[in-house]
Amino acid sequence: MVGHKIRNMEEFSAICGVSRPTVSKYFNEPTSVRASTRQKIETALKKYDFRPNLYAVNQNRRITKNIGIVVPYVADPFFSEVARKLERCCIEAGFSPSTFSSHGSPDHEVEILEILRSMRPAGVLMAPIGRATHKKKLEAFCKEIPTVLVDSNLEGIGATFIGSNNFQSVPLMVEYLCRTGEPPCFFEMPPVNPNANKRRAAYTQAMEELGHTPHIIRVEGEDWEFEDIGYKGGLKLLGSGDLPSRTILCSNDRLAIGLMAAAYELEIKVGITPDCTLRIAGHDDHPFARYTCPSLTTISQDYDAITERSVDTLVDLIEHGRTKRDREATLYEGRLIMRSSA
Amino acid sequence: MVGHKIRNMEEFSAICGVSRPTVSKYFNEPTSVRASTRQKIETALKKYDFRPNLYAVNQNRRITKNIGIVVPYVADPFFSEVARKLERCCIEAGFSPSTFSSHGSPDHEVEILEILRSMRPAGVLMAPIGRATHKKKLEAFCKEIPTVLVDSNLEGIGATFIGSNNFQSVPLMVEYLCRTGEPPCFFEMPPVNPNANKRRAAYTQAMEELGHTPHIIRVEGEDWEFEDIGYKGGLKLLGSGDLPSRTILCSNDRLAIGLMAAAYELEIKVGITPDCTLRIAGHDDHPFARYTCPSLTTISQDYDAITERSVDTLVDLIEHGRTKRDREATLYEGRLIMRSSA
DNA sequence: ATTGTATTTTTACGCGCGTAAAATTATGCA
DNA sequence: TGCATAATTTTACGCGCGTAAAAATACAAT
Repeated sequence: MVGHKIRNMEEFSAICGVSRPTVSKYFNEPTSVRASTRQKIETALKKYDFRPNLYAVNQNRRITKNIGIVVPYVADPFFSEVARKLERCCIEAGFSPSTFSSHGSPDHEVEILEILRSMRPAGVLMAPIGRATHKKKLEAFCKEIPTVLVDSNLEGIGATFIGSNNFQSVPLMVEYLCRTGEPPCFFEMPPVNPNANKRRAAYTQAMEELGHTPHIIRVEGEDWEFEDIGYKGGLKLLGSGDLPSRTILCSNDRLAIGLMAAAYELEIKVGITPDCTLRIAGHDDHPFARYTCPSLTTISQDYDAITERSVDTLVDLIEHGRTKRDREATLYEGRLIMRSSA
Repeated sequence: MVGHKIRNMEEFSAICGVSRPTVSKYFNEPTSVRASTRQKIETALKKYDFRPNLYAVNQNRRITKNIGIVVPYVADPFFSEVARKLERCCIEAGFSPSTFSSHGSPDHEVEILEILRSMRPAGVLMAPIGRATHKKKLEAFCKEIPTVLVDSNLEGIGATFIGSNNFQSVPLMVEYLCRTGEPPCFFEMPPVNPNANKRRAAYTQAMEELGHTPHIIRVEGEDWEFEDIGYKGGLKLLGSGDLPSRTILCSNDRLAIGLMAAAYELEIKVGITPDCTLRIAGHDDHPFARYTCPSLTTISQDYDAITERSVDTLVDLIEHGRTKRDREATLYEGRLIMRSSA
């Protein structure tokens, strides 16, 4: 790392003693140049640390090596975890990820699509906001750039979808709750995305199959402040006295966290020990679910499988064009995580 | 939005009926072209939605309009919130933010610096990992690219630093806790960054000034899994019986969340009501601090002031060169948030 | 109408690199 | 050693745009 700054590849190639296009080849694929040539370049590289100009590279390549990652709300630890894993997979596959958060705003989501378009990414991994997503614009975007939808499925949009099988995970939880106590009612998040509706439907179906009457509790609220929605809805529900069941299944963990805060404030003891009068279960295995009081019984989504498969599928799409199984969603099963709350 | 796709600015300018450089001027500053010319361009823009090639633009501009944002751990809601606010401020200032998370890994942090270098950003907003940060490399980076440090100060590195004044916020909490009950002991996070040490020092100083003996409890753990560290350390501490005080001040909220989970498991009731035997306080006003059981008394950092000032300072640095007040840190005061835990 | 000045537009060039095609060098085999 | 063929390197060109300098135009004052 000595000597003066290298201005460009021309200058660097002169130092190496090879032609510029050869250096260019090296940076695209080091093994594509002769071993002796590679040696020269790498020796010079140790001494001068040169990196090709990112913009010049991307301007001239047919397609860039960028992958866009979009999550609906990065302040939600579930999605920050998903984003982190997606990023790592992209890097391992030799791509440069750029992560964006829609911050729960459909307008901002559209802006991100515009930014992405100007980035000309090789492909995009998209966890859409859901119901409020501007579907026309997303659809147009997906026609232009290979896009894999993650977590939240929008029928017919994107090359394919990869997520969790709510119709497996929710019944798993329902069965467990029914087996170990009073059949649950369902505390439902605002239907911001298709998962909300699928989980409700899965709950209803599972309850009926077990011969129980389903009870849905719909909470008010429009945005992504699920803890707040769960908390306020919980205060109202638990305070009213007309609770259909002493077991509550929440459609996600963040809602459950809010609900538990409400129960605590109303001095209702939550858990499975004999002194408890309420059981609460969640869905997603939120990173903090382990640290709620009591710790939250929930469903763990298969983060690793989902993220790895998403990237694999997208890379396949990028490198070999249309995937064989067009728009055939891949769904992974959830695992029951038994803790103390239910 | 009709007609065929526009390939480049040349083609677009032909449609507008003006020369390409004029269109270029327009995109850099719409008001810099004659009103009648602007009209022509904007009419065409409505019809054909053309956007200049991002890479060609950035290759040729003296400096780009990009701002890099680096946070140590985006899965930490505190930082995802900071990142979100920083992003918004950058956009408002007319720049394009790119956000990266070091994921708690110093090596990854260095990789991000490399990526940033190749992005040639106009400036960088950096919340470093802290103690483990590769300081030599960061220092070299800051010499090359205008960089403002945020949240965690590394003496002498970067153009300036903007964060919270721990020597105001911690004494504020200590004073409150002493006034309303038993003087607190200090449950300390692993010293991953300078804030950890400053908060400890501020605690000791405040206790001594009030005539109390400080008690530091150092918890084991190296990484950013603060909840886990707080939980495990809490189980050990609370189980041992030799607690120096029934009031515990944690050096951050995530640690407090873990500690509260441990207390709950050991059936120790936390809070300020008469039936409680332990008080716990945090620091940062973590987005979920409102929803712990009981809700967490803590210090709220002035997110808005910190993020706005950071971006203002950086933009000033970018546009007018060296700032007047070189390396003079700007510290904002914290607010006491009284809830139920202490 | 004429001239001078300020503003806007156009001409002309180069940024740093990818890449096809041409030229060169290395390798295998008789 | 000589020749065919494969592998590698070099030549030559263009990508889409920013920008300085030159040319053209608008505008104001005589």
